[in-house]
This record gives sequence, C-alpha cells and structure tokens, in this order.
Amino acid sequence: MIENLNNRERSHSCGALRKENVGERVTLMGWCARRRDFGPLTFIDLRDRDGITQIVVNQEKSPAAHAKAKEVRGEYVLAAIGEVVLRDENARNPKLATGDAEVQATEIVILNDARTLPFQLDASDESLAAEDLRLKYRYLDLRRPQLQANLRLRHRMILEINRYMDQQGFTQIETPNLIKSTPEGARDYIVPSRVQPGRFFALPQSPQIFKQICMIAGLDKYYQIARCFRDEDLRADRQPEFSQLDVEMSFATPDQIYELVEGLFARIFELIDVELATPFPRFSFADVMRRFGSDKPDLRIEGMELRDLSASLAETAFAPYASILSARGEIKGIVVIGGASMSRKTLDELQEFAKRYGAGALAWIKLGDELSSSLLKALGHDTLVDLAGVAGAQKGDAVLIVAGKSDVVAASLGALRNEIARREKLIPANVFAPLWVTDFPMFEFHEDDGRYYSMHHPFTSPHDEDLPVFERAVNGETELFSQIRAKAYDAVINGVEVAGGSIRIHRRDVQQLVFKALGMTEEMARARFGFFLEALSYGTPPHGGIASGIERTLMVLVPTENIRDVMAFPKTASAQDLMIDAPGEVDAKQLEELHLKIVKG
RNA sequence: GGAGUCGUAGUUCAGUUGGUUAGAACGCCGGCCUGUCACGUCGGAGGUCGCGGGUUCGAAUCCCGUCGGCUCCGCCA
Repeated sequence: MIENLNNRERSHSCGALRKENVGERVTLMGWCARRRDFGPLTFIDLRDRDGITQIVVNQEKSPAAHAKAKEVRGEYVLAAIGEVVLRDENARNPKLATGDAEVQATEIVILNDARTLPFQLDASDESLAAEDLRLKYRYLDLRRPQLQANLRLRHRMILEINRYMDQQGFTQIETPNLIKSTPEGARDYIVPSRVQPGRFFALPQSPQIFKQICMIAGLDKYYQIARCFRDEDLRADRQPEFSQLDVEMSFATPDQIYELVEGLFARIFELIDVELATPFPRFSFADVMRRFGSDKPDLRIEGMELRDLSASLAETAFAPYASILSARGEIKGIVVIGGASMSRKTLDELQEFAKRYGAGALAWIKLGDELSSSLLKALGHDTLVDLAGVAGAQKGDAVLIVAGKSDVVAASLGALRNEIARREKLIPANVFAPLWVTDFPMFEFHEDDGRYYSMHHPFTSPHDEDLPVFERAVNGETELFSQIRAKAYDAVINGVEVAGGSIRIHRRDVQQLVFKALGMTEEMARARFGFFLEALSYGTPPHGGIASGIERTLMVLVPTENIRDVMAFPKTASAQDLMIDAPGEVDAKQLEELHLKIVKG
C-alpha cells in the first residue's frame, strides 16, 4: 500500500553510511534496486544517486516492516527507517561503499509503486537494452549509475570552467538564441516570426558574430557556455543541439589563447585525477596531414606514421601508379608492426575500410619469411624491398599502401592508422595525448560548385605575411588561394577535436577582401553582414578566441564513444526525441498565425 | 543523399537446408527458504518472429517493398 511521506525526513543518502554510523537511527529514501527474500528475512538494496545501502528486514524483530518489505517490487520508492548495524565480518560487501554496514529496518514506507520496467537497469554493457527503447524511457535509463556519474561529471566540469574563466578575468555574457540566418556553414534551424509575416529567425550555429561584437563593445574578455544548433546529419559524436564553451578576448595572440586553454584543460582533467602536461605540443596542419593523414591525430598511437613512397616510384612503369603521380597524386604507406601475420581476410577487410574514404585499392607488402605482396607482379621483388625499406618496415612487418589524390591518401591511411590501432589494441587506456594543430589553410576548394570556402569561418584572419599573396589571389590569381594560411588552431586530445578557434579579422578592408574571395559582391556582403562591417569601422580591437565542445570533452573524460552518454536528453541519429516524440506536428491555427503553409513533399 | 548492420517473449539473444508444438538466460507471477548481496530452489505465465506484399503444399528462415535503431561516407565554416 502506498503511504504519504508526511513529516519524515531523509537523514542520509544511500551512499553515506559507514562503520562510523553504527548505532545511529537513520531514515533512507530511494528506489528498490533489488530484493532478496529469505522468508522471514528480507534484504532490500536501496538505491539513490549516491549509491546503494542494504536494508535488512527481520520478521521476528519488525513484523509490520517485514510485511511491507514483502510487497516491495523493483523500482518501488521507499523510506527505510531503522538502526545502522555493523555487518558480521563475513557478511560485508566490499563492492559497496556502504558495504560494512546495513540498516536494520524497523519501518518500511512504500512511497510509490512501479510497474515492471520495460528494460532492466542493472544489465551488463553487452546486454544493455536497445538504445531506442532506452531513449523512449530516458527517465529510466538515467537511473543507471553510469549515466548519473556522467551528468555529475558534466556539472563539475562546467563549475570548474566557470571558476577558471572568472579567475582569468572573463565576463560571462549571454547572447540571443533567436538570431538571423547567415549563408555558409551548417544548415540553420529556422523559427518563423508571428509578428513579422514571412520572416524567420535562425537558431545560432555558434555565437560567432556576437562574441566579436562584444570585443568591439570593449568587453575585452567574454565567455559563455552557449547552446549551438546545427541542422546537419548526425554522428556518434554529433547532436543537433550541443553546448560549447565560447571564448573571445581582445588584443589576443595565439599563444595567449593556447595558454588559457591549456590551463583550463589541466584544471578539467584534475576532475578525473589526470595531470595533463602543458604546454601541449604544436603541429602545423601541413605536418599533421603529412605525418598522420588527419587534422586530429590520435597521438596515443605510437608510430604508424604515413611515409611518402612517391619518390621511389617516380620512374615506375606500373601504369596505375604512373598516372596517379603524373596527375600530382601521391603514393603513401604505413607500417603495421608485426603485420606480416595479417591474414588475407584481414587485408580484404582493411581494403574495404580504406575504400570508404575513396581509396581505389589497398596494396600491401608483407615481410614474412619471404616477401609477399599484392604488387609483386606489378612492381617486382626488388622495388618492393626498396619500398618496404623507405617505409621503415622491418622483418615481420607489413606495409599498407594507398595511391591517389593527396586528400584521399591522407583520409584513408589516416583512418587506417586509427582502425588498425583499435583492432590491434595499440591504444593505451588512461593516457591522454593533447596537441595543437595550427596554421590551417584559410580556404578550401569545393569541387561541386567550383569555388573556395572558408575552412574555419569567414571572420578568420589570414597570416600577416600571407596578406600580399591573398590580395593577388583575390585579384585573379585564384590558384594562390590554397597557399594562404589562417591564424586558426584546434586543440585535439586522443584524436578528438575538443576546441577550435582563430584570431579574427579586425580590419574592415581585410574582411571585405575575404567576402570578395568567397564570391560575395559588395552588395551581397552589405546585405548579409552590413551591420558587422559597419561595426568593424568604429574602432575594432584586434581579437581572437576559441570554442570548446562540452560534450566532446566529456566523451574524452568519461571515456565514451557515444555523445548520448554525456547529455541528459539526446536525440536519435535522425534528430528525433523519442521520449517526447519531437519534432511534432502543430495545429492549423498555429500555422496560420505564423503565416505558414505545409507543402507536401 | 549513399552504404553497412540490426529488428524473434518485458529484456538480451539462439533458431541448422524452408518442415512436428519457435527455444535459452535474465526479468515477471506464485510457493519454499534467517545472512544474502547477480541469493538459492520448485512451479507458472508470457510470441502479430518490426510492418506490408510475394514465392511455396508449407516462411522467423527465400524474394520485393516499407518503417525504425545504430554506425560510416557525403554533410557538419
């Protein structure tokens, strides 16, 4: 029977009781995680966010409480009132923090009952219920201690960020969520205006413009933990709405930003008792792409760096390679230590893996007792020995080779490096390898519409010494665009991009040059960013900043591969909330007020 | 937009070459049990094999379509 709470007050959490509490009369409240029934003796594992305490109910000592305990089922909400008793030496449970003691209940109050749950909360990782079911019943899934721990870590991280940013002299400033759609970048989430027919707000992809406006306003050091919205297809580490620590400071050099962020991450990692070495090593974008095939390399993986084999094959008669090289492509390889024992099946799987990234094929050389290779007929024994040597392979190793356009070679070998490390368990646990990637290219070329786009965003400053080249590029020498470096930087930990930012353009003329480079006429630029160009002309200080993904960082801390593990109420890969069933339809009256009509697709 | 993969009891899964009554574990319900802590033990209930169509004497199994979850590519400044 369900009873009222009345004036009963909880005295301790379910994770609190220790030997020292023995003899105290306590009142615990929580959920029945498990009940073990021995007839006249019943045990209840009472759970709350802090832990589990064993409640003992003895029929002889407390018949009324025992009768209540018999009624209890899984996830019933209870108050257990009784005395803390020391467990017998041989009856202690070292798995529980409270395992030396237990509560001898004199009273059990059933505060609420519960239907049988749609899935079990105490399942092992392998037998965890399907994620869609858990998302539908998110309030049940969140009862699991692991998810609760993740959310509490998130809370402590955000507290630490606020404390640190305050100590560093930053002011927390909120920026609006109902803003204006700007082209470029991700797709916007759009909000129709009722008051302004036919007009729409957009939710911010990031507070970029506003943070810069704060600098123009002389606020000097801004930060906030901002909600960002991007209507793009999702991934294991992406959600349509997410949080980022957004930072901007005036008169900033990149070094000052690095130092600020390194200090912050050092503090954050203290939360998991990890001392993060600072300063982080720095690599240019060109270097990490050349050596690791990725702009976010996982430096926990030793070696397996990309080796350029193009020079050794410059004179090759093998037509596929010759044509790739003549088309300014590359041939690169990575060495898999001990890889000579890889089976044909494994190599086929790795080839399939590489093809996802556009690789035409994955060639291999195995240095077993005898050299074997998929290229034996094409290149001959001697060339292969030479290539293996250039790649740095030893006896017993294998070389995996991809030929093609440089971005395909980098992407496929870079991904292979991670994949092989994962398969071969070459990634050490509890190791954290941070780095800075600097000097990103200012622009990247998009094949589909044949023009250049900002790699970071259109407000990123080019390197001062690249300005003359930039001007030439804008004035017709478009092939120079790819040479211009931006004052942009990413912080990477364990192969995860945890922060990214740049020094911004503070000069109106340079900003206009970038808009022109992006194919905007002066009229277009004025229409889209006129207010901003105007703002730039009223004394804008040099400034720069960075943004750090809260969820990404938490994923590294936890650690987990699933962003939904570090958010309370995430959406599915198709951007739905299965609990509240969003997005939903709205009624005709709402549509009418918003001046909207649904057109069937 | 494309690809892969999964969908069978409340849950996690098994289910052979298409063939008798679709199984196991956990959970659930009931009995027994005074030191368990993943309690044990005895018994029981529980199935639109995601959905629709097709092939077949016969479909969880084969084919087509469709829906949903997850992952990846594209995309995400």
